[in-house]
Amino acid sequence: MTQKSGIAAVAETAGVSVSTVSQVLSGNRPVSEATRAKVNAAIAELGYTPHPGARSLRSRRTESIALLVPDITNPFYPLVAVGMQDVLLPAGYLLSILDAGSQSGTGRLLGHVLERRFDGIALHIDGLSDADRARLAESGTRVVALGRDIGIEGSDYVESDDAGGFAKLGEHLLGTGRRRIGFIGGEEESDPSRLRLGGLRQAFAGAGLDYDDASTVFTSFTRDGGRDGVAALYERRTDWDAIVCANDLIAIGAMDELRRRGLSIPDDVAVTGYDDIDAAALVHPSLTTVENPAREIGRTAARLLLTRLAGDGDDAPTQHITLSTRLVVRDSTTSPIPQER
Amino acid sequence: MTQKSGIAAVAETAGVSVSTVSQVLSGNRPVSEATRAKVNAAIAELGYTPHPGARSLRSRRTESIALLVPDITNPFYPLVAVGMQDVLLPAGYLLSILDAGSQSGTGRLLGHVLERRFDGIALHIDGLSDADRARLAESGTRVVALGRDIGIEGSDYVESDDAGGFAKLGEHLLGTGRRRIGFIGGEEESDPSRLRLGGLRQAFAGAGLDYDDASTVFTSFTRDGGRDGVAALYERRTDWDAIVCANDLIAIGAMDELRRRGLSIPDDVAVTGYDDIDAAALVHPSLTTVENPAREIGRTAARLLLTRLAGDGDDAPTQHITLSTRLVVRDSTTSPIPQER
DNA sequence: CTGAAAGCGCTTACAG
DNA sequence: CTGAAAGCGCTTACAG
Repeated sequence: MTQKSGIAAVAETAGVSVSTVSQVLSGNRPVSEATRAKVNAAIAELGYTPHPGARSLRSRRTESIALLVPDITNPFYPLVAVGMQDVLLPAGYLLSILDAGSQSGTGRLLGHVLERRFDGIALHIDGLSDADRARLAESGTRVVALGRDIGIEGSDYVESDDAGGFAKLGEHLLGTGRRRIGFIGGEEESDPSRLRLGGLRQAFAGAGLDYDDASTVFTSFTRDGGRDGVAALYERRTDWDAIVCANDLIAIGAMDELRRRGLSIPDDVAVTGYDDIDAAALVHPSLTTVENPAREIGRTAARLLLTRLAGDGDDAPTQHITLSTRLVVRDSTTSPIPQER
Repeated sequence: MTQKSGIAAVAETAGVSVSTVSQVLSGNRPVSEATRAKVNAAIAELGYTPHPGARSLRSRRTESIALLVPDITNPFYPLVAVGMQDVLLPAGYLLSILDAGSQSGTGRLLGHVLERRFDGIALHIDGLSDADRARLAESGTRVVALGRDIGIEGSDYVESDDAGGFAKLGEHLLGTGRRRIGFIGGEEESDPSRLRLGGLRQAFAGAGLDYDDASTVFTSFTRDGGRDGVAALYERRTDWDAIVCANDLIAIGAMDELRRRGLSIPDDVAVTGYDDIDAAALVHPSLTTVENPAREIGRTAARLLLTRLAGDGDDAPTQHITLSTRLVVRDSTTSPIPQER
């Protein structure tokens, strides 16, 4: 008995050929019951685990999927991850979550991610330069985009109806008599920021009102961003009666800063968020927001990826799935009549 | 020009041997400036990316590390992940976060994780059976344990001073006159639950008081767990004046349920958490808790792993690093005199 | 139903 | 400083 390892060792102790071991492992061709039993016994005896490197070297598959997120501490993304796992684990894929640390970090991490040859990758394409996008396309890695079309042949995308959600928020605020409405976006170059602002504009237009561009500031999709955004808005004017924020984290930061300035919510200023993370119901006053179906986004993205991975892929037309959103009215907007401080 | 791919294609267009290309890539032996330039030009021209499977097949290394967490939607873990990335990315390692979905899921996911042959793996060992632990040890994968010794030769561990933190919480509550103190743990078999309860006991002992075992219930480390825990405690008696929860999520759920029962916090009952997640400062009343230095735990774990990976490993004695914790007093405990409801 | 053999894309002694 | 060759552990035609 020589010092073989891996599949060769299994073959030797089972008294069969290496190919046969491989076949019982993969199930790619019929193996007699007796042989299968011998092989499985040998596998158990030796505690054999296939080497994924060797396997992927031949099969060109890694059976693993990456989710590349701009900020894993934003509670939206863990939910997307959980949704993807719901679908991927039963299908035999391992999901790796990779944190870029910031929107602009996504491009920086992309090279590392492509090197690893994941079978598929889900990502928010904001923060990707055109060059990054081209690299992704060339890599041949299956991509599913979260939030917007990435413009690669055969790459599907899932989004929630951001514009519709912000239109509902806008209608709600206008309906309660608010008129001096400011908007705090995330990164200016980001599509969610634009789409969400677009929804708000749409609400204004629907009510026959003009939206003033000077009511918009851009920061980042973080709590700090919300603080900065309020500061920037109040440099422009001080009579805001509502602040619409591009996500809940921004809204929570905005509330911090408004309170620090001695303003009362919602009496002086209403505040709204987006995503409906757990914290939205926990802050005081509780935050009016829009439910962004994060887990369902994850599930859908995973299913799209699996479908492409199973078929031969590029032939099918690009799929674009939009998930609807739901307005969640809470205390941060519900007092329609401004009172004195 | 034949249809070579990978390193062979690079070698061909650069006019050098395959080994030379490998050497400029790895830097494992000196290469002349001129040769290096030719090779790099060819790499750029072909858009060559090394195949990680082939590489790991020979080198026995994957340059990737896994963080296996019981629940990625618990905001504690994303922070640990960020801390690990702080250290790993500059060192050339990719961190994959893997979500077990629950404490008991950790064992189930372990097999998948070991198969992938990560160079190192960081995990909370709660939820691991002895068999799982044995599998880990046999796999030869570098392990760093979060929270407690895993009992594998050469495996280090990082913990925060849970017992100390709960002793401080206990002293704080006893110091404000609370005496009927209930404890809601997470999973009963989990070490954090036991350690944290131990800290509370220690505070009682320090004050010359007895802690009643009937004051303890175990649920799970989730918001739902907190709701269930309160229900269980109030089946036993109804005159609690403080509820100590094993983490912030439990505490938030406990507050939900106390409020539903018409109890006022902290006037009727004080509530405390552990971790100091963002939500702790956002709930109303804000939650007295203990800061658990999640990001620093991640950084430390990553450093321990890298040190083992760099050296030849097992010779060095097991390292055990304890990070101190800090009491954060907020509104959920600050009204010492019980009032009527 | 089973086996022998080629080859996936690298790294690493070995030789010069 | 550079190259030819073996081999890491698998999968997959090819043959029987």
